[in-house]
Amino acid sequence: MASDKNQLSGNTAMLLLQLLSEKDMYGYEMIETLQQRSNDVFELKAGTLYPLLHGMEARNQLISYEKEAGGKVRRYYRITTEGRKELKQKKKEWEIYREAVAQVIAGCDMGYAGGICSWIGGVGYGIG
Amino acid sequence: MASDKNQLSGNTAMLLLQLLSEKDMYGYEMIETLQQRSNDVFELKAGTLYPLLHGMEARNQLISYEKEAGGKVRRYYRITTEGRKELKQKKKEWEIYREAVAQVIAGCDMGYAGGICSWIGGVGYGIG
DNA sequence: CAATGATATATAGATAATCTATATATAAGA
DNA sequence: TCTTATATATAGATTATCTATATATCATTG
Repeated sequence: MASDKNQLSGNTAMLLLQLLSEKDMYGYEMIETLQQRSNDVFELKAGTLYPLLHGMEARNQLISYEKEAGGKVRRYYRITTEGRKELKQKKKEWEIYREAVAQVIAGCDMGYAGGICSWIGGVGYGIG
Repeated sequence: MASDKNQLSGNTAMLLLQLLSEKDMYGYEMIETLQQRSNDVFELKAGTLYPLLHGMEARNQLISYEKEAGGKVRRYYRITTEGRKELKQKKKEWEIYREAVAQVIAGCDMGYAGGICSWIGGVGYGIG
């Protein structure tokens, strides 16, 4: 059975870039921030995050540096100009996708037949 | 390079169930309808669609039947009660996901510092 | 009439994103 | 001391979608 739990479905990079566009963060902090801001919808796994960060760094969207905080050395990430460009692009794509889904779902659910719907009725009977 | 073109990112089943909740359709018709309704954002590939339909039929979310139309035999799909239940669930999950992304993106973009944002400033400088 | 492109369905294999599992290390708390 | 939380990392499995390929009919066009 497909668990359906926790799919970040392709937008993880955008969300991370968004966080880093606000302030420098270390990995674990990103996981927690995403979880908090999304009311526990996003539970990004460490095994997903770190390879992603490494890839983004390799593509010059981020740089990283070590910093000690509370006796513990943490690896902080900072977004680059390239990363901000990428974020802007990803946000645009997300809007387009979101709108497209809305268009499909709006479909013919409204109480009249018109607009993109050229047929009349058709909703109702189920079999199963 | 990741083409970034055409990712339906996990919601294809929901979109197909939505279409079929409005009227019975054959496969190719679903591809065209999705493309039209989404203004060319969704270009679902046949190689993605048919295995998906077969799986949904196996899970009793759809039934299929052959029908001749214009001298051509087409395989039509009809949503079942189970399928409508699944659609309702998927729509709910989509809303939750969409909201969560909005929460993260809203972040601290607004012109004031408050709400979920406890820090001041932080947006601006890039490196790269 | 033959070639081409659109329609229509189908399967196999490749690719990409995420997850699980595992490993390591430090700090805090019981 | 043992356990849990913090913190980073990699390998391998899973899942979704894509590309490529196959087949067949119909419409168009040269």
